[in-house]
Amino acid sequence: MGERTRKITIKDIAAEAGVSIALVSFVMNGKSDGKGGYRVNKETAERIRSVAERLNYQPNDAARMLRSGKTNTIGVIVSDISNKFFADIARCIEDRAYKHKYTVLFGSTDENSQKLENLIEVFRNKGIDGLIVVPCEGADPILRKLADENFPLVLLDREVPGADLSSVVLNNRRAGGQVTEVLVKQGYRKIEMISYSMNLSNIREREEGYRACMTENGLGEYVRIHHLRHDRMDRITEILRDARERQVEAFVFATNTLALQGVTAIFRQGWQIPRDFSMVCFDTNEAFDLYKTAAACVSQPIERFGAEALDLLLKSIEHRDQPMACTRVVLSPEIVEYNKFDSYHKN
Amino acid sequence: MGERTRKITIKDIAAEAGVSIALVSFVMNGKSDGKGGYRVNKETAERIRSVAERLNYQPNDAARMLRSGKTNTIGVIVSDISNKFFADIARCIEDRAYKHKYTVLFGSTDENSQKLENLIEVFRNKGIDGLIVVPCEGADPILRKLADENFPLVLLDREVPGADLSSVVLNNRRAGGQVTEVLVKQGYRKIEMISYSMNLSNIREREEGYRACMTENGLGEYVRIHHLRHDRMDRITEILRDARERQVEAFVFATNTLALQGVTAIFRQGWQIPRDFSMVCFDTNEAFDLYKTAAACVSQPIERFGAEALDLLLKSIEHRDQPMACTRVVLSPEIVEYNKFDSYHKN
DNA sequence: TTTGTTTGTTAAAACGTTTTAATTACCTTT
DNA sequence: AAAGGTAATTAAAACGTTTTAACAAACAAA
Repeated sequence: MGERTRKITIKDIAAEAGVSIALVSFVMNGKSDGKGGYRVNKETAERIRSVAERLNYQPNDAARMLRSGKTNTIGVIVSDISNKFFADIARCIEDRAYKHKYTVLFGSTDENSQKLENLIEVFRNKGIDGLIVVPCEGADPILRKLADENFPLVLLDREVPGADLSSVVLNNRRAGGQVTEVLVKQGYRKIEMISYSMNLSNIREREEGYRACMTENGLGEYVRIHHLRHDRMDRITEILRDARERQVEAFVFATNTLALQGVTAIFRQGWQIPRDFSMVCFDTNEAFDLYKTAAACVSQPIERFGAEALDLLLKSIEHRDQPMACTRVVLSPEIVEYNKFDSYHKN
Repeated sequence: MGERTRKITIKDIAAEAGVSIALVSFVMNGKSDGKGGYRVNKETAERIRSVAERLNYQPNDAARMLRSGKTNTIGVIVSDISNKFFADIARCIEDRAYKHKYTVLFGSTDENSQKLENLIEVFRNKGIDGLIVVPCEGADPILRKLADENFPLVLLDREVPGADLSSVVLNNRRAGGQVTEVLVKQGYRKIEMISYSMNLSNIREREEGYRACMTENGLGEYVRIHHLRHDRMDRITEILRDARERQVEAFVFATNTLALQGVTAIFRQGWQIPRDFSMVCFDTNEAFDLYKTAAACVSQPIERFGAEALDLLLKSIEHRDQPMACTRVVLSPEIVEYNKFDSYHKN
């Protein structure tokens, strides 16, 4: 036991097959046929392939990277990888990347641009070929610099306004409108929004959607958006208490985290849903799914987020030399209305 | 725009500081002082350091790896990274690893040993220094081989019985017993368990705990464990229906996923909790937290899982030459009893 | 025969580090 | 003055690839 068996290298194969290492390299990279431009005798190629197979040759990625600069690794930086929404997307990207023989490096910014910068530095030292980023506040200059270097980059979930960057986002404006509309249709009028004070494109657009829907339905006078700092979530109780006094009927929560905080606070006060408040929110979670707490949720197309982002990135990596075309993919939200069907809970 | 600026190498620094590259290497690796055994003039070292700082030198990991074999990268393979429990642990590991200047590669097996094998191969080609694994069924031979090579390895959440491998696990037997006991204390007698048919150490021990608790409380006659295949979760409805006919009073769910499936099925039948059934389970989730669905949950010390596993792995990497000592860390569960306090829901 | 083309192959450089062994310069001690 | 020791430095090899440029052999065209 404990024998550390030396790894098989290209040299071993060359020796075994009685050819030069160059030939082995050509064959192993599939450059022997077609576009590569190298010409290798068919039989020789076959022999090399079989020897490699037999010895279970595994290329040394470090050497390959050092020489060619290509690592077949990409980075994915989100706000918090333990957040279900991002974890699900990450999983999709990982699976899809794997099929393309890419490995994925994950990182979380915690909405902190300094962390983002550090992560990018670390990842770049690792030699990643490209990057998928959920930009946090203050990410603009960091990402712009990256783009200026022509570094393959795709934004996810949020955008950096004014910068010419590829991105995959939800139609947040529409989603915000549609989900608000569910409440309006149910007859609620005094509907307010609970949102983040962070300046993020997706949040801002969700607010826009809410506002537009309210105005279109003649409820402009009730429009009110509460902005919470994410490090002062406790303030939500205060807001809710005040809202109840003002006879607010329903809430639109700008994110799932916010909704969860809100509902927890509501329950702590001894209030019930929808007896005392009604609500809609973004994304689903086990609690809302199971108990139909929310009147409706915005369901985001997770797999498409992952797939589109990865495909965009790979394309961008492939064409690193060209002047870089920016594609903007806008996905459509789906509204899941829980109250449409009879709830199995008697509230 | 678009200027790809060449990366600063050790050579540039050497030239700028007027020294050899070896000296730069010594200094950059902190081998210039203390245990490294190299001697570098203090002033020279300082000069090199300042030049490196000024030029913003970033070492090329590929080169470093190729030469030294060390990558400062570890792999973490779980069953499903989008599962909240694993996502949380992953996050802890990532954060902690980052502080030690390690990067983490994540992968999911989906409880498939073939995938595990593939992932390990890919990760090893990337040159990871060590591996943290949540072993799936059939992982034994794969992991044993790894251990035979003296490859730094730490098992997480589950163990491989009979193999001398380091691991960090919950005291699942105790947890299973304690959580069952909550139901017993509340007066339930006909308590059954819903579990997986997969042969995993943690599951088996949870069952053991349940069984022991029942027997100790003179309820041995009621012991019954239902085994579900995870690709046939739909069978749970059938089991529940049958259980209701047999007047089963409460369930112990062996995992959170199982509990979620179970409760969903229960609600679909129009039954309520705890009116028709009571239940306890492992781990928490938003639904159970918010609505106190479960009478109690086993709360696992997520951060300690991550921290202990990483520390064990790093230690093991550090002492790769030594014959490898196996440490087994067994963490204590915490039982969260929801019904202890007045629920704010009138059930 | 010479010249040119195609096909198959290879030697050797390069990538940016780490690390060994050698070298220099400067002190001590005899 | 010679010998030995220590401190500071460096040249050069090695890691395993990819890729360029050169070469040889075989054949075709002149």
